[in-house]
Amino acid sequence: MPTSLLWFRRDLRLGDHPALLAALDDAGPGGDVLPVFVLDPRLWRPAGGPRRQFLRDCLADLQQSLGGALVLRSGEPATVLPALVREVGATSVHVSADTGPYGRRRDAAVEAALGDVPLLRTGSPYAVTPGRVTKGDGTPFKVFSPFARAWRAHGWRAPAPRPETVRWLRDVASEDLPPAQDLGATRLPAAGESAALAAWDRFREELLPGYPDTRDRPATDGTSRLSAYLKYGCVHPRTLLAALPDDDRTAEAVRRFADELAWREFYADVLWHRPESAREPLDARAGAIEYDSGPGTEELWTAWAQGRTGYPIVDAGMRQLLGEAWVHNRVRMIVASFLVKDLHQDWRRGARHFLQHLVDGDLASNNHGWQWVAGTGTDASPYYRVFNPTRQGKQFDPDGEYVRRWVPELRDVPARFVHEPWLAPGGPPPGYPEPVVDHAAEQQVALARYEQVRSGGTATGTRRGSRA
DNA sequence: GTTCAATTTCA
DNA sequence: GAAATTGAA
Repeated sequence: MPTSLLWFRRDLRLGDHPALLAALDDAGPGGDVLPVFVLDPRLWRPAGGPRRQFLRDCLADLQQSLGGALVLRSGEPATVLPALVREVGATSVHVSADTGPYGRRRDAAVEAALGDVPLLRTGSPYAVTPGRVTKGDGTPFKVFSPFARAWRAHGWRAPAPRPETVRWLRDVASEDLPPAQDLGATRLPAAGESAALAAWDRFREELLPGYPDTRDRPATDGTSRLSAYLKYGCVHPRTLLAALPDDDRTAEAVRRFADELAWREFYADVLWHRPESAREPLDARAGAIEYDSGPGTEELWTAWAQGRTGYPIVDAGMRQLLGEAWVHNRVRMIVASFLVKDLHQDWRRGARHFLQHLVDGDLASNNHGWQWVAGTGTDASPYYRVFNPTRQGKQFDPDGEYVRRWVPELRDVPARFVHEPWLAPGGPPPGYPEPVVDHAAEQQVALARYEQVRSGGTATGTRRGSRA
């Protein structure tokens, strides 16, 4: 009786799961499928509490969907999987392709360690597998808009049907779920496939029509909040694209939402072509910009990380990160810009911090988003793009509702001062700091340093403004 | 809404 | 040669 092994990774669902169908097909009518998840210390350790907890909850949900058949094993996949294959006499191992740098190396090692038992990759976490969309000459896109056009033109398959019945191989020894994480007051969304589909239905029916207007409003619940589900594959983006409405009324909203999925696919494509870009600047010349490291740097980092910079929208965002393990994307750009362009600190440290605290932390989207802000990435005009935290606050949180929610010290500050409380009569309210730096001055420093690397000159001591 | 500003990408 | 480009002022 043939047994095929289905190794779950970033595809913790049963619907629209091509690798599951391939495993079923491979096992044949009388065969069994053994579902397994390997707790890889290389991924578990750096994930951070929120993602560990969310993954744990996703595994618990999957375990329930599988009626208890899911086998958990911890250790090095290249050791654990061949052992499990021998244990149950499996004839194949099925996966959804992982296109990230670590996943590619790991899967190659597993493939080698499996010997004659094939590792079969079917599908990926993307509507269009990274590397498939290229320019006419076969080279990868470096700019989002042309990529998105080609991505749409390429199109994607219809969702894979959810299998009606699966003969899961049972009674194989499994470890317990990983330990629950102590997250303090941080609240996470419900995990798993059914929670993902419920969130998607609610977004599509209630929020999507207003998406063009509300998507950039951090005080409003106007985004899909599907990022953590997409990260762990509780839902496939193709499922979302296939369920988008097709009518004139929502056409613009649909386009904007599909664009957000396209950004995710674009960054995965960039990472596929340039695996080193997860850690190193895509643009080496811009990456040579001078970052601060001397006295005072750590104090400014801490002020940023704890949400005590004196810039309300920045502080609200950093406190939302600690409070919800999620931050509105508009605010992610603002706080990232502040760390890089106002505090002149290395984007890589900010990206690492995000990955440790975000429940949706995804290497490609997170690190390339940071590179976009830092001017080392795929932004077509990065040189004069410095976010003004006051201006952004006024534009996207005009009533100060968002900053008041996360920074209670600002609750009684009048709306006209809520994004610049240092201008209020008597200064900032009790317990809220003066700005740690002067934005206008630091913007000039950032532009001057950019000018140095742009012209190929050596970075020689452009000092930070005098407020620090 | 217009201008800024300029290198790189794309067709 | 046109386009890019989630900004600032």
